[in-house]
Amino acid sequence: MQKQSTINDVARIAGVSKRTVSRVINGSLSVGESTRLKVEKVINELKYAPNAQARGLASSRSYLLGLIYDNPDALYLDDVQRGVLEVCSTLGYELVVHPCRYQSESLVNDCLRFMRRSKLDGVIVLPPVSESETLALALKESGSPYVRLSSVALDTQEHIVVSDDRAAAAEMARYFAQLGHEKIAFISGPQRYKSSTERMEGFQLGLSAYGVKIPAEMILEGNNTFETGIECAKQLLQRIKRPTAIFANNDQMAAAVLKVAYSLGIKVPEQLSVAGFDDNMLASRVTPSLTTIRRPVRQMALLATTKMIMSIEQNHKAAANVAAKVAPTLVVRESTGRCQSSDTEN
Amino acid sequence: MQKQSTINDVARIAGVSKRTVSRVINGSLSVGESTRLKVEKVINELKYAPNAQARGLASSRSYLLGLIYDNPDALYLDDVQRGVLEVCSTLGYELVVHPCRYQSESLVNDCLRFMRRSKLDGVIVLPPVSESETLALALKESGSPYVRLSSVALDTQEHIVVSDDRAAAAEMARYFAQLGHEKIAFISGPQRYKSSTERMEGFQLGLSAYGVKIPAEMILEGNNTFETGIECAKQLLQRIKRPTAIFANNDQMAAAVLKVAYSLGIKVPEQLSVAGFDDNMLASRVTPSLTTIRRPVRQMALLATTKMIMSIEQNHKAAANVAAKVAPTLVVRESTGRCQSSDTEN
DNA sequence: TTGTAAGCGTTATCAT
DNA sequence: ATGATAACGCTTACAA
Repeated sequence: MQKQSTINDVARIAGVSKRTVSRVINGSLSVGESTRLKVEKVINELKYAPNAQARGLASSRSYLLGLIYDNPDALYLDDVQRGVLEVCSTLGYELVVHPCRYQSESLVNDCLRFMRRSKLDGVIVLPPVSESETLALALKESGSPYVRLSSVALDTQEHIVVSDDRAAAAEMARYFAQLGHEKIAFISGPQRYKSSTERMEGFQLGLSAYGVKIPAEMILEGNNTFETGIECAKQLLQRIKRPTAIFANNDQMAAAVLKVAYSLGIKVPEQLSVAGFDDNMLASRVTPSLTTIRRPVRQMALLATTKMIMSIEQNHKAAANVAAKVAPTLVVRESTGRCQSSDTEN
Repeated sequence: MQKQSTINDVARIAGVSKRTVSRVINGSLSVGESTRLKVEKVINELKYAPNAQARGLASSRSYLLGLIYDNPDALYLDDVQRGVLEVCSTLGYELVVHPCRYQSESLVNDCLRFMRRSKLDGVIVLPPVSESETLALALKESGSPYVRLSSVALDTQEHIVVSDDRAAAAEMARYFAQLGHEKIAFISGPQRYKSSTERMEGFQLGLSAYGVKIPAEMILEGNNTFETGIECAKQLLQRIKRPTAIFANNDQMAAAVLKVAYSLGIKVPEQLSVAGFDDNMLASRVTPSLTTIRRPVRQMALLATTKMIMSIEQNHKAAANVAAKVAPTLVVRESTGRCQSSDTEN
């Protein structure tokens, strides 16, 4: 375990000042070609690597990005992480993960402390935490670069990447209507989340274009977990007049519908069409595989990280120019089909 | 965005030297009670928080832990992360995640650079990367605290947390045998991974206790993905003499078996018993739900992190005393049942 | 183009 | 028990 070599070692051996070594490290243009080569040679020989802490202390930069989330969905989180890290690693940043409790009163303080403690250069905030305006405000006031992922354009271009969940849900509505479904149910996510209301409204609007309306009793609220999906599905499917199609706010709950339908002997898609939202791993694993909406999660993460780093590196204009909107797309699989209900009454 | 207050501000206002403030922060015993109170009061008033970088630079500590992994499935990774972070947050550490490529030649250098760059206090290494002895050796030589998660006791107590996959697989074998199965197949993971060979050997050994042997053609190798699971399952189930029970190296592949069985009209568990390994989310979501082995992943993460931090804080003996072995357990669900095959020939 | 000197905010050393 | 003062390894004025 030999001691790490420092900038001083490099300077001494290369016979230049440490300031010059620093310039080489940071790619300054004002370094003579021969000097640069000489220094680089020594750097390689010594396997010198700058100390990030010292660097940070001097320049008030840490090359550390934070990821703030409160998300029960492991698959979503993993997708995001992969996307973020892809950009991070090529640009020399590292990622510090920070789960937190959205509902907690101490959310804002907790997050700010997190940023200060590790002197993060910026944070990426995932839904639903990203919907907290108080947090966003605090971040803005503290001058910390941040980017939010959301289904609504809650912030300026520089600070957000949104997925148009509303339009995607409308597309699902269109698809359902074209399959001839009229008795349609919707299992929503928590109404306090923007993503939930966006999807619900998009779906309703989409249906209304076809003259289809979802009666109140056909709209149930789950909390995006498989378990609540089971509850809602039971309520919906044990009725006399059960729906011929169910759209769930996410794949977890849609998978739950499949499960309940199976236990009730209801055939999918023959007697019941089911669709979810996310297109996570689950969607293709279950039987029948789920028709769903694919969220380009990884792409959002890439965009957010790029935006983030541009902000950090002072290209605010460039940051605002990175695409800020992505469009989820319909993925048709086995769980949906034409409405075959014989009773055409209403 | 007001400037952060520093230790100097605290010292000045409290009317003591910064060394004393430092002592208070670090809970030194040699500080007078009245002095301590005075300083703590100022700290609170100023909302002072020590700068981690400066602290790290001076003490060569970063309060940063690293998590090194290569594409374990998202659910496993998430479980680990939650466990690690649970300990981290209570002990004042942050977690930096670092995916890498196990197969890459630059694995060792990549990981070492990662550690140096961010001056990590220690790293937790997940399988299969944890099985790389060259990496472990490099880590040891560089004097970096590290803890490995594995299915085999590859290292000293201080550096490892193992799950006894072999015993768990043997338990599954016992369960299968007691259900009366004799024509049993196994879909293994990549044989270059210890976890794969452990599970396979455990399963075979367990069966042999009941006089059951798996013929070579009933052992197929997948790579732990759903897709290869599909391939293997097709090969196994389209035979004339197909097995009455299949044990897969993980839940992903077991779910694939379910899918193939369904498409072939083979009833599970009536005509075919299926079991997986992991007990991740998938296991309870699919239909029928999967009998599997529950790996106490979160618990392993907790133990590893505790061990890690004890090592960092110089309690090597204590670190070695943290439990290093956990036992996965059999979880019986709907996908397995008594062997009902009519033909008893071999 | 290159170098000198002064920080950055802590902890460590050694006095007192 | 407390305090000067020197590191820690780097960047940033400011010169030269």
